[in-house]
Amino acid sequence: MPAHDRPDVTDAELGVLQALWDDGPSTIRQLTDRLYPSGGTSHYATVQKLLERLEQKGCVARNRAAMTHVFAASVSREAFVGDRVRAVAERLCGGSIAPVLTHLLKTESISEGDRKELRKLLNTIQPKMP
Amino acid sequence: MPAHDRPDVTDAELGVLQALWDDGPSTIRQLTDRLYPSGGTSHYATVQKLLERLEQKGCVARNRAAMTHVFAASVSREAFVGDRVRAVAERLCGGSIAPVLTHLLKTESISEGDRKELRKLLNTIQPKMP
DNA sequence: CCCAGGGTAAGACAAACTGTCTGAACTCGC
DNA sequence: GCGAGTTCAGACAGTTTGTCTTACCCTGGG
Repeated sequence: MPAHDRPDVTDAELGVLQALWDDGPSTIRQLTDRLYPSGGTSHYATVQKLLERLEQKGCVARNRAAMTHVFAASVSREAFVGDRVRAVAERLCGGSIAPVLTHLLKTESISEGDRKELRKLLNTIQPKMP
Repeated sequence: MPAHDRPDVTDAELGVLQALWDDGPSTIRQLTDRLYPSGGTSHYATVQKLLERLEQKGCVARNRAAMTHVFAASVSREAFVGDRVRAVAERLCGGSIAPVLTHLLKTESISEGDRKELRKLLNTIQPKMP
């Protein structure tokens, strides 16, 4: 299953994506006002270019119906973070992420509630991969 | 604990790091022979430059005792992967990695043995952070 | 009608990054 | 002292990244 052919995004692109996650579908104008308050025409163009690149990367969908296009994130925050973490694990240790999980559990402090949740997930039967 | 001030590494740098992880401390010559078999003087210089950058990034330690320096990874594979995953989670969702763990557990298939290990880790009392 | 204000599209641009490569100086054993 | 092997310093082209400019296209109000 081709899950993570979605490339990484740059810092500025991430800013736009975060804004879309927070505010929902928006126009360039709305995004510009949020990301560059008191920003001029050039910042508007910057956001425009960032959205164009995000669209090519498959992270943003553009609705061309109206004259003024409306942009929306085409991937949820959680899925994106998950894919990105998986990509890092893939690149660095060849896909076996169990050691990574172990390391994270050892070094991160996790609340009791979250631990409970994780325990529950671990106890569910894992669907077999073909 | 200033854990993750270690920056990311590029693809070529990662190749060198992997070689160091696999083979242990090595000289430039050994690394060049491994990474660029039948490589000439220029590849030697390439490895040299990559090691220099890795040293600056704090990923590689150089032993200058002998005339021919010996290089070693200054971070274990597991710690590096962990730090990198943590950095990604930090950048993308502000440090709370529990949702990431949840997502990974949900979407990745993990062997029963590994699940057992993770369960055990989850059951140990978490040391309180100051 | 026309034209001003907002929108899109296309691309130029400098700065930084990446991988590669060149040249000079330096050290050792013979 | 020579030559092979090493370190050091930096040049270099190709790509990426964030910014910005320009030209063009709609649409609504006078």
